[in-house]
Amino acid sequence: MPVDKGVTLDPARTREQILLVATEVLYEEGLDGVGVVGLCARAGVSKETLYRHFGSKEGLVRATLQARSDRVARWLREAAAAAGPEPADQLGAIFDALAGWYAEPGFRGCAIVNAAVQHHEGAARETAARHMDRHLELLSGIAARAGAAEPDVLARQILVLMEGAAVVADLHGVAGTGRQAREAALTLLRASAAPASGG
Amino acid sequence: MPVDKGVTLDPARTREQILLVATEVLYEEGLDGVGVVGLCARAGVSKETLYRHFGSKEGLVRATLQARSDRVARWLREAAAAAGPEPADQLGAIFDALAGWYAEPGFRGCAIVNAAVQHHEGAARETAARHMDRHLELLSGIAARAGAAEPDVLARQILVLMEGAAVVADLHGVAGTGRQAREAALTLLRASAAPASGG
DNA sequence: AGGACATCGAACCGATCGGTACCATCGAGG
DNA sequence: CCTCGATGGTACCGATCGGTTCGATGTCCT
Repeated sequence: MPVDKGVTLDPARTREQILLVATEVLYEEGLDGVGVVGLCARAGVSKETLYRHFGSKEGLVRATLQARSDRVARWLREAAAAAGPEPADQLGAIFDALAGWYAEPGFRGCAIVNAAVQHHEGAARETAARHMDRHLELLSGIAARAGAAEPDVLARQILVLMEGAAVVADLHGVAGTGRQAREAALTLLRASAAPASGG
Repeated sequence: MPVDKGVTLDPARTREQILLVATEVLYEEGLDGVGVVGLCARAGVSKETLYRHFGSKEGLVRATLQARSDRVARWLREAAAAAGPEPADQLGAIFDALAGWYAEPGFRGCAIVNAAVQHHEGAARETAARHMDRHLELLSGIAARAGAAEPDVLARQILVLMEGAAVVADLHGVAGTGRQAREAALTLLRASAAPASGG
């Protein structure tokens, strides 16, 4: 039956539902691991509805990645802000949040990086680059407030730790990865303020 | 024509040729970015030949990943060995080698990690985990010789830097990534020998 | 009341997928 | 010389892919 009796017709809500399901399924199964038919089935909508809202599978992928980037960036920003004024505390809070994410059942690495790796061409790589820019903005602020000699360099090193930790936690077991990355980040932060010690 | 005139029939060499081409093409285009027909065309063989040698596309993927893991592990081991007896020099040499790789045209991140991310199920993830085990073996030896309090923890932190650097160099631009990761690794190495410096 | 909009379900499209079968043709080894 | 294994080329298979279209049916807004 085309439209169930009693349902409230709400295009915006339909769109959100598709986006919600697609975010989950595309992450679990991979961009090429599920077809449009499967997506529609999981979302409980018809193909025509999906295409009316997103134009193409690529458009849907783009929308999910953009939404996820926004969500993750806000999440880390708030985690840092909630940790008080100390740069080291903020950095620790970021990696605590990440470590909690790694330990979640169903963690499969960073969805945005995964998407970019799966589709070499297309919007995913652009989204991933901008996503890392956002991380760098947050991290270089912390690095600068910590008195790092080169805040941008330190931020980039910590970004490497963040992305690497996600990969290692996903593919080599989560045990300790988040905590170890956290300690490494804090070590780099300390060393940046007081450079040459030995050697 | 079934068999070109003048070619020397050599199954082992045919297999090597397929493996060589597949290693390159699967890395460039992604596991799902090229079909068996395309692989055969690039390798200059027929489908029957490919299937006789590898049984399935999955079997070909497995063979390419295994060969690549062997090659990379040997490459890094030799880079470290060629750097002399000093642990810090060996670690620096590893990251120098990696930095050179990142800068190569056509660098697209670690092929083994990429494969594991693209196919959540299957042999790729197992191969990736064993690949990281090999890295850890090399790194923890260096860490132990450097006098690290916890060599395995330090090795894992450096592994995180290695994997993260590949991701960042691939998706966020290669400029400086290798060098920054190298400095971060050396900083961690120094800090591990002389832990508490500031609070 | 009535028209615009939203939706489902299904049929349909051409293309491509991984994989198999068959055959003509060649080199290699007895 | 003559068989046998390796190979290229081609056709073929069923399944699935992303995407389009159409009609029936319902809600929503005027």
